[in-house]
Amino acid sequence: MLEELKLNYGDLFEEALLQEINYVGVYKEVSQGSTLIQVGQYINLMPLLISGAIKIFREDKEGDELLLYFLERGDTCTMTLSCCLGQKKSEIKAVAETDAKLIMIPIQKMEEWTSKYKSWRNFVFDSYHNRFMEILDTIDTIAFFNMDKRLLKYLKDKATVTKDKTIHTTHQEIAHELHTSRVVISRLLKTLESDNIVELRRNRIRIK
Amino acid sequence: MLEELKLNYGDLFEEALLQEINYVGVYKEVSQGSTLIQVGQYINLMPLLISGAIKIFREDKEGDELLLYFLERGDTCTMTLSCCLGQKKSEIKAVAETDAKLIMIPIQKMEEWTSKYKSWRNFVFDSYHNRFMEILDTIDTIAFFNMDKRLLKYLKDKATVTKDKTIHTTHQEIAHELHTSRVVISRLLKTLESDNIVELRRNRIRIK
DNA sequence: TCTTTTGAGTAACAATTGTTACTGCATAGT
DNA sequence: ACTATGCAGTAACAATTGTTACTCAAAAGA
Repeated sequence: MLEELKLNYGDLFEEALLQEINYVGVYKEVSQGSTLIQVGQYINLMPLLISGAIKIFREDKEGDELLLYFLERGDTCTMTLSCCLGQKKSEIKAVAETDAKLIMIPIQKMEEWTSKYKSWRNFVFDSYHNRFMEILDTIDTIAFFNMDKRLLKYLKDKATVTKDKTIHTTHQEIAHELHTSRVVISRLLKTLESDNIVELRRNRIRIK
Repeated sequence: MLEELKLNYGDLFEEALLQEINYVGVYKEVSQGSTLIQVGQYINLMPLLISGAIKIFREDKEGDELLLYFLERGDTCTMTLSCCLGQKKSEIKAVAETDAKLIMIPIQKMEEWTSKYKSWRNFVFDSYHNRFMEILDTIDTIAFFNMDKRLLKYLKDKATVTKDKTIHTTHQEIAHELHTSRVVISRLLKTLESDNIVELRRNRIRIK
């Protein structure tokens, strides 16, 4: 685990902290599609992402969903941070977008490291900042873009995090993640296809 | 200033920290409508809100706006926090919704206090958490509600922060803050009036 | 292979939101 | 009092998004 840790967080954390993470952290692999955090759940482990991608959703009582953003290598889940510290319930849902490797850290260490390591403090604050920026970007997209542009952004983001220009998913799932209906997505995808921007197959969308 | 400080932050911060804030903080009064932070601006002072309300906007290059949330007594601006620490530009605009009193703190102290005072650390993390919750709430509203409900929520929120059931503003301004057009707001307000939920006068909306 | 299930294409229509254009009225300024 | 300005009401229409219903084809299961 130490090598993976150094590879991904080596220039972020000081040596002593890396050793501590290596000592208390638990290595974990999750497979694509598995749910890491549910809305309403209490959290006592904080994840450091080593590889793969995690998607973060907002979900309301009626089961309506909305994709907020993706986490990638070197990221951590800010919601987890603030949940940990405040002993609050999660307000978001986290699902593995791809197979992923994580290091899980007990929340007790968080507080301790925050006063002990400057690099940890910076990491936590940077994470908050980055997540804040991501969520502002999401708000921009929802508030200022129409569905056609939102869809295109979604496809591009997805291609980026999966490192694959071909997206393997259904129209229904896209509709759910963008909180609209399947028919709307099919319609807009058809337009994108006739504009020669994508290529459509069953369960597959290729971005040109 | 010390009394105001103790009144609003007394049970949050330890005595020594209160003294430090009192020593380095600058008391400031701003009047309704004045802009505190512009998009793209660098920030070197962090505000603690003593009284009044501040509204926080997202703004894009075309001048499109969107109200994100209000800050009230006991709040601080998280964007400022992360800007300060990262020496980054502001991504939001802050405008005084009412006359307000603030204590401005030089950013150099932030880092120092974060390692020195547990209460400060908790305050900062709580602020991040609260702002995160607010912005998630905003996302819910934009993503899951139609304009009629968004408008109603806007009116209620505004009534809450100004402590006045009568809202003094124009349809044009509401439209701008919700990122829609004046005609749409006028239309929806008329519906709310005929449903006996509000009472309309020029420059004035009373919630029943 | 045959059947069932699931994904996608499409049309037709409804609802919501955006746009333009025009009106009258209240208020501020002279 | 008179005028200019800005605010609000309204109609008519366009564009976008949501909904229902149906069809066909691909994949999965038996």
